[in-house]
Amino acid sequence: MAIVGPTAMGKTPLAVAVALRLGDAELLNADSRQVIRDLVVGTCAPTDSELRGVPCHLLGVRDPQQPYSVADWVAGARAVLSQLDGRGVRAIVVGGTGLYVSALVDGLDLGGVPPDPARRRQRLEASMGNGGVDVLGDELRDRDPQGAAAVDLRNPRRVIRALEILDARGGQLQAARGRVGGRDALLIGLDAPRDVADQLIEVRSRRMLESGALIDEVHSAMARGIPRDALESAGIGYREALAVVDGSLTLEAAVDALIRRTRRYAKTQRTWFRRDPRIRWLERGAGPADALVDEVIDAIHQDARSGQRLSGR
RNA sequence: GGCGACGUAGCCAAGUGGUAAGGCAGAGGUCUGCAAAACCUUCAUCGUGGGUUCGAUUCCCACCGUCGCCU
Repeated sequence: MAIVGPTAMGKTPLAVAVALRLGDAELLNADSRQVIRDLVVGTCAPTDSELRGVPCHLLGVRDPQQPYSVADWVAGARAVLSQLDGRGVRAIVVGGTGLYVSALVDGLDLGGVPPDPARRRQRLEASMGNGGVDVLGDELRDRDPQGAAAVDLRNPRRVIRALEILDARGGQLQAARGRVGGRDALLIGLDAPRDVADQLIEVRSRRMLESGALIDEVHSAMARGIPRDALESAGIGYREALAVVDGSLTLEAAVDALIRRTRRYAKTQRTWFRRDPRIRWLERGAGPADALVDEVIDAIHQDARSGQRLSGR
C-alpha cells in the first residue's frame, strides 16, 4: 500500500501509526528529497523518534551532489520490496513524489536510457540560443513526428529527454514508454481542508527556520564542503536559508518565501494525485494525522488484495 | 500657505491620442530518468470629477492623495 498526498499533511506519522498497528510492516520512502543523506531538517525526513522504531527504507541513501533520478529510486524500491516480500513483511510506501510512486506502482518503463549529462548541457545551451526551444522541438518532430506529438515541446527538459531516448535507442519514442512490472497497490491519499493545510505549512515553515535548525544544517553542510548549488537543489527552504546566511534575505522574508513555495508545491502535488481515481482520500483536521489510523486499517480490510493477505493466505 | 513631482492589477513597473509591455504574488493545469524540478494557461481598462477631441490611460482644468522643497 501507499500513503500519498501533499507535503506537510502528516503522511509519515500516519504511516508509522499504521505500521505499528499492523505489526509486520515497514516504510518505504517515496520522497525525492528525503533520499538525500544528512539533509533532514529542510527535507523533513523523519527522525528516529518520529519513526518510533519502525524501519524506513531509502532514507538518506545518496549524497547531495550525486545525480539521482526516478529510475534509481525505482531500482532501490524494487529491491526493498522483494527483500520485504521475502521476509513476509508488508511495505507501506510513503511520500509526496508522485512520479516515484507512479513509476513503482504503475511500472513505468523508463526506457533504460540513462541521462547523458554532457549532451544534455549541450542541448540546453542550444535551447537558450536564438531559436530557443523550438530548435530542439523541430529536431524532435523531424526524427519522430508521432512521438513529438506526445511531448510538451515548450519544455526544454522534456524535449531534451525525448531526444536523448532517440539518440540511445533510435526507433520511436512510444516504444520506450511502456509499462512493465507494476504493483497493484492500495493507494491512500492524505489531505486537509485548505485552511488547515495552509496552517500546517506555515507552522512547519516557521519552526524550520525560526528555530535556527535549518540554518544550522546549512552551515554544517557547507562546512562539509557540499557545494552551494547542490544544497539549493536539495529542496524548498535551502535556497532561502542560504540567503539568510549570506545576509541577502531577512529571516522574516525567508519564512514568507518558504511558506509560499511550500504552498505552491503542495498545490502541484494535489494536481498530480487528484487525477488518479484509484486513490482513496482521507481528510484530516487540525488534530494529529495519526488519528486516521483506524480509517486506514478499515480501508486495508475492505481492500481485496490486502484482505487475502491479512487472512493468512 | 506656496512651488514641484508623482498617482497604471495585491506588489514592483513600462507605455501610447485610437481603446494597456514585463516581472513577482495569486488561480488553474501538464507530467514516463534533474519531479520540492521543468513547463503551460489565466489575471487591470490606467486616483476622482469635468473639459478638448471622431476617439484620452495618454492633452487641459479642478479636486483628492502621496512625496519633496520653500515659507
